[in-house]
Amino acid sequence: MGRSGDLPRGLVERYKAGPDGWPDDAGCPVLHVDMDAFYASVEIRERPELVDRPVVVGGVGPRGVVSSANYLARGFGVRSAMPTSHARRLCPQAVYLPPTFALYQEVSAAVQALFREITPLVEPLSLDEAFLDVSGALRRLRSTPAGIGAEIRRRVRAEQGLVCSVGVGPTKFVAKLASGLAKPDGMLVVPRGEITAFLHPLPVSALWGVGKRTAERLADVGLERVADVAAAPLPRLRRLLGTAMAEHLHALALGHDNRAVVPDTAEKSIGAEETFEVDHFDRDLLRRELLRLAERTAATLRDRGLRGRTVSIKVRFADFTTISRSKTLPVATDVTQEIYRTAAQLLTEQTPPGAVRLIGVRVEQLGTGGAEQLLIDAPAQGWREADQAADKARTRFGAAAIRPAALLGERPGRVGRTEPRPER
DNA sequence: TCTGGGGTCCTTATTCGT
DNA sequence: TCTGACGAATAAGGACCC
Repeated sequence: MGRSGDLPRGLVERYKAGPDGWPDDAGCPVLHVDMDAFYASVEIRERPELVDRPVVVGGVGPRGVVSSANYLARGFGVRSAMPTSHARRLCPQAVYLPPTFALYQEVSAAVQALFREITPLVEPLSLDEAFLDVSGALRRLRSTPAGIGAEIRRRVRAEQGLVCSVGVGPTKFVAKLASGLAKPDGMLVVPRGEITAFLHPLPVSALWGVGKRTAERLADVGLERVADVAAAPLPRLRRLLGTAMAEHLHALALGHDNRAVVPDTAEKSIGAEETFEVDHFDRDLLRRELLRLAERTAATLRDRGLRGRTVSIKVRFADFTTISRSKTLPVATDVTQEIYRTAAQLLTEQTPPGAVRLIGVRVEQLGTGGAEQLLIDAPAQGWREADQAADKARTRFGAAAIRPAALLGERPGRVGRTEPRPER
């Protein structure tokens, strides 16, 4: 979705609290809570000496990109997804930090636990944002959606020392847009009766699913605002964008969005990928990297009690063209060796030669492993037991304790390597 | 400016069985 | 026996989101 920076700020005032309190939130059961500059804010919380400095979190290598920047850094034009090299030119005085995901996961879990004290209907979208359906909590808490939103903001600040913004609306889509426009450190309430008045002046990039390409296509035929998409005949949109996209965007533009807030959605794929600091031709090196990535992917699968049937690899060449190759196995697996063997075969037999900048492994068609598979799958059982023993050792002695012999040599340089955190 | 890593969803083409 | 229609599964690529 388009960044909130390009949305008309003047529209925002009427959805903020005025002298008479918040706008009418009677038909607004959905809250979208979004942490402000989450990774950067967590890092600053850990190191108070950074409070008055521009802080940028992201890949610190030559090919890294920005994941998060605090508002001081944004003042210099630094934005997320921007190459770190570009950010360094815009703001050389900023502190540049590699991400520490384990820490963000911890903080995220604490914030989500706070949400669940309010309602069990919490749908996390990522580490730093979530939808809440508070319709069932209003009576118990003797409050209103806006009241709950304000209370969440107060508690997140008091208990976690972090700032978040909240959107309150009749649908998920409206609530999400509202939180984006409320930033930083704000809250917006969009009444049910004002959905289209709120949506229609916005640029098409505000629609969920419209990125750079789709915005260009729409602009080519003169559709620039949400109102234009709402007014466009559906058959015309279908020809332009395909059936699913057209119907989805048209519905959103008209304010129709009946998607429920759904906690606990199952994962569909798990994978790992890495961009090298320099491009590599050497197939042996690429295979060793595949083994490392297969190891990580399989460990995640086992950690979550999942197995998958389809193994795919992704290869990005120096010119940024990206291919994927996949193979579906007869039986779902969580075994490192099986995933690696399949991935290596796809690389060897189906990938053209060339300079490679990124390689990745992913496992799809996930399910929880059933008992019947153990019978068909006896040879894999030995490998699985070896994996489980290695998982245990890693849990006790750290990730470096156990690794396949093939990985004991030099590691190729990679982007965004996480350095050890200094002792506190 | 030169493009990360984790994912989701959609479209199109091909293959296979009935 | 040959042919075609059709649906499901598989495979590849692309856009998008945070």
